[in-house]
Amino acid sequence: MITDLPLTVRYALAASVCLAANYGQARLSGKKIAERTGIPAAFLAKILREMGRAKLIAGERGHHGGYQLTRPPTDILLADVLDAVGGPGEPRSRVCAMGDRDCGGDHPCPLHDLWSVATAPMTRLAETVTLDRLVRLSRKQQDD
Amino acid sequence: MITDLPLTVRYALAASVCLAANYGQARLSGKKIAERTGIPAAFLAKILREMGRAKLIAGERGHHGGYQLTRPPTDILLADVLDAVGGPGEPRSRVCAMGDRDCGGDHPCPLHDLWSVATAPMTRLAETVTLDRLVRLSRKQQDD
DNA sequence: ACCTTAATGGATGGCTTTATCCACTGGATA
DNA sequence: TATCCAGTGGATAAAGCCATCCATTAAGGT
Repeated sequence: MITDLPLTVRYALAASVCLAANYGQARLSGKKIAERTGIPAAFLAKILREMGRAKLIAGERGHHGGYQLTRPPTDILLADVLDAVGGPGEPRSRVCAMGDRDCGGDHPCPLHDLWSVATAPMTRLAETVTLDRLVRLSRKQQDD
Repeated sequence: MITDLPLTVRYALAASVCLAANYGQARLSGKKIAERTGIPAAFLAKILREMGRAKLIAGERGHHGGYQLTRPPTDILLADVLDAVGGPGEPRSRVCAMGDRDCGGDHPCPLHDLWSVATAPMTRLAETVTLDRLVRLSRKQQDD
C-alpha cells in the first residue's frame, strides 16, 4: 500500500539488475532488456535515456550497440538508481509524513520520530544494497 | 524520497489527529480544521467527504455542524485512515518492488525478501499506532 | 555509398493526483 | 418561515505520471 514504488522506479531497478547480470559481456539492446524484463519497450527506452543522462549507464548506437553500466555492479547502490530516475529535486521529499510544512527541528509533527524510525530500514536498504548483491540473490533463487 | 506519502493521505492523517485531539468536545467545522492544519480548505473538504464515506468520521450540517470521529481515537489505527483515503483496491499493491508481475511464491524477484523486511516496520507502524497515541505525542511535544 | 541496427530527442495522449468551485441539501436560529 | 451556516456531490482544471510513436543521429556490415 504505502510501500509501493512508482512504476518508473521499478522498471529502472529491473533494467539495472538485468544489465548488472550481464556486466562484462556484450552490450544489451533496449529490445533485449524489454524482452527479458517484460517492460513495455517504448517506455523502457525513455527510462534508459534518463539513466543515461544520470551517467549510470551508457548507450552505444549502431549494429552492436546497446546499453552498459558505466560502473561495476559492486559500485552501484539501489539509491543510485532511485536518484537517476526519481531525482534530483523530488517534489515531496522535504515534507513530513503528515501535512506539516515546517515539521522538523523546532516543531516536529507527532508522527515525525515514529516515521523516521519506521522508514529507516528502507532508506538503509537503498543506501547499502548493491546491484551486484541483487544479481547474486536472483541467481541463488533460480537454484531451487 | 521513497518514503513519501501522497498528499491526500498526509492531509487525512493531519485532519484525523486534529479531530482526535478534539474528541468529546464540540464538532469541528471543515473551515476550523483547515485553519488549524493549514490544509487548503476546498481540498480538505473533499478528503473529509471520503473519510465520511468510509465511516471514519461523521459530518453534521447546520449551525453547529461539523465533523466528529465515529469512534474514540483509541480505537482508530493509522491504517484505518490510510484505507479510508487510499483504498480499498489500491492500484499497485499486488506488484512487488521491482517490475515483476508474478513475483512471490515460486518466482520471487531478487528484491522480494529484502523489501519485505525493510517495509515491515512501516506496515507495523500503520497497524499498531492509534490516533490517540499521536495526540498524546503532539501534546508532549508542545511542552518543550 | 547503402542498408540495417539501435540509441536519442521530442511530441503526443490518456490517466491519476492535486486542487478549486458551484449548486444543492439539511439543520439551527431569529 | 427566512436566513445563515455547513456538509455533500459533482463539474472542472492544472500538473504530473505512464506510455507510445516518430524523426533523427550514429555506428556497423555489405
